[in-house]
Amino acid sequence: MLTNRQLQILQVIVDDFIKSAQPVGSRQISKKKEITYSPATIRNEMADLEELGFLEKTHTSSGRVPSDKGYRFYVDHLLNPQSINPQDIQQIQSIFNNRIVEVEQVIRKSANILSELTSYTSILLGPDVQRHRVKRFSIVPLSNDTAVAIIVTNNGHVENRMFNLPAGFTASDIEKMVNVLNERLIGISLEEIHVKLEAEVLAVLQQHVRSADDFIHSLVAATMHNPESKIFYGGKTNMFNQPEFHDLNKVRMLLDLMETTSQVQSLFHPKESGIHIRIGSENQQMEMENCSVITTTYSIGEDQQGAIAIIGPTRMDYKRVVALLDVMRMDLSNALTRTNRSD
Amino acid sequence: MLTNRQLQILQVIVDDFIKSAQPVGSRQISKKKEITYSPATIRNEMADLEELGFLEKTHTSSGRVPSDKGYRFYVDHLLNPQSINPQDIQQIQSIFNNRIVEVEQVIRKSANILSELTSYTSILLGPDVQRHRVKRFSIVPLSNDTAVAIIVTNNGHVENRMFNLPAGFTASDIEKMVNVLNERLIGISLEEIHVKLEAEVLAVLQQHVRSADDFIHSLVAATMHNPESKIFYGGKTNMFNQPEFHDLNKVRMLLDLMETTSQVQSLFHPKESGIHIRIGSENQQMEMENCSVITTTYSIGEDQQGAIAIIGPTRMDYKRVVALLDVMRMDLSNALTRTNRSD
DNA sequence: ATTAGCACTCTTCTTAGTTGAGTGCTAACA
DNA sequence: TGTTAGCACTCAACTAAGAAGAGTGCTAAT
Repeated sequence: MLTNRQLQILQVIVDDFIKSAQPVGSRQISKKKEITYSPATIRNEMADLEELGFLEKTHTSSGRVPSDKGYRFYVDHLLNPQSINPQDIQQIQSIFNNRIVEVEQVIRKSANILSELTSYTSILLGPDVQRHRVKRFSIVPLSNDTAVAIIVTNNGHVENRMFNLPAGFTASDIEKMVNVLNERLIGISLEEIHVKLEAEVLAVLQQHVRSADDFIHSLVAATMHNPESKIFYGGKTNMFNQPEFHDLNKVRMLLDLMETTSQVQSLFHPKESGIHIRIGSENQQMEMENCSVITTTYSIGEDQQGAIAIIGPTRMDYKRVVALLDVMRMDLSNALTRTNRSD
Repeated sequence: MLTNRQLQILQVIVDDFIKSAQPVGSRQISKKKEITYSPATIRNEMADLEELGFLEKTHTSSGRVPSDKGYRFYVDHLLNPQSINPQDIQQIQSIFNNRIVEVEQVIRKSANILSELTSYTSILLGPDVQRHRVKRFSIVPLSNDTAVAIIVTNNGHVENRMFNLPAGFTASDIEKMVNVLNERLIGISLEEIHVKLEAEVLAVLQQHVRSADDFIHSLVAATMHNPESKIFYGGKTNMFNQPEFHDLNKVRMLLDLMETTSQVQSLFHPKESGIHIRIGSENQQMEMENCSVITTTYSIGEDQQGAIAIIGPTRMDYKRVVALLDVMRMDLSNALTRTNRSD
């Protein structure tokens, strides 16, 4: 168990290092007004804190730097909540000023503002399209053998995919198809569609239309690889500002990681509510060993959910980011649930 | 007018510098087997070439480096066409192996392969959606006051936009609307839609439905800012490989530029056919003063056009990139015109 | 329990010297 | 007259040595 003095010193070191990015020395600490001990005392305490794994040295005679464990402790126990600047709040709310109908626009804007306010990189996950429900299904033929299938969901999202028509398929065949499909698919979530198609719908259609087999298979193939949640980025190059990323290789690896959808998606799991912080080596990806990721979720409509991630150096301004995310998630949720009530 | 010997020396210098990225000295040149003159002679010629503006020195006693003007001359007069490696051709053609219906997939793949083969950054512009023609127009109501408008084009592209319904608008109102709109809009290109809407369609509708005004205005607002051609990137971080981009600031500016849609679009103007090369300071953007851009176009269907750009350092392997783009544009055009015949 | 004092460590910055690749110019040569 | 060998000179890049400064750990005094 840490003594009060150790807590205080740890806090000062982390706070200071977050600001300055320079190893913190005993003399520097003792000059703070809330500190009443001499440098020598502080050195002793620091030696203890280092032994406990909360601090590290960059070389034998340098000042101290928080370890991942140190940040973890700081985040868990020393993070007295910060209130944010009214100007910043106003800037966040400016996203919602003009009455907007497009969810996508709002999220895009949010990503930009978040990266601007934090000076880190933000990633926003749009609603999980998989869980939208079919509102209307339609098919538009383009030529003799191709057509485009369109699914409108209850939230106004539109999915479309081209597919091949079986030979000799007529316009009236298509019409019959669409009618049956609409009867059977409305209200079904997108992730269930191809199951439903292959099981139930196929049987029904086979009685009405020839080549139903081919048609359905073609359709299933087209809807097979499911739409993923859209990803929006803000401030992709903000990390260039951070001294810890003055190394081209690190930056490159991070940027490449952000181009890889699967990697980005994996930043968000598990998608629980509340604010989650992963620090340095707590991340699975080794490209992220110098990064911290703060994630949270927001709601879209009644049952949809999106997610937010802020990526910065482990020397991140946790206080501020957590506070900002708190405001952002509330405002976003409110705005998107208000404008986007479904049915 | 340059002498033959000067031409030869200029060519050797550019070729060598493209390979090595190191200033080329007279001794080094004289060792090439195609060169029969002594270093001293070469030095004299180089001094002349420098005076003419084709070469530069990085410092008083360094070897020579091609200037932008030097590259320009090289590109215009010394670029004997190169044939590319069968393996590379095969890799390009692998894009089209599996029978694909989705244009977008093909383009995305092409971007990746191009960046891989060149080790530069590739940008591909999808078809100019503006010039697609309306195949079907439909409206799906979502709630009492919102609906989504959907336009399917002759190429199977789908545009959709949410918009507000006037108060008290009924399902049968919408049906009437859609009928009229389909009568009037089919065959119109997307860029003409809102003109057509406001002029012709509005007049017709006012006779049939109340609140037609509000409706049309809402619709116009939604379709107002026109869809831009989709942009696909390949190898965004490839420039990290080039020694000229070992400077964080340059890389950052370039990456930021590539996030700005308008800037990227402007790389492609004027969108003429053939292969165009812009070298260093020939680019408008000053972020690109160390870059060269090679652009070309490809066709999609009968009357659609897309564009390709390769961005690299001015010390780019022009020969190879030009050759690759030649193959790529042909193959892409063929593939997309074959699979995508409209109507 | 705290702190002043001190020897020691390590980074960072500066300075000076060395090496090597390259140049321009002059004079000799074919 | 065009070509080339020779030579003095320049500059970047590397190395080594020294000084400054911030910081530490330890010991002994308070």
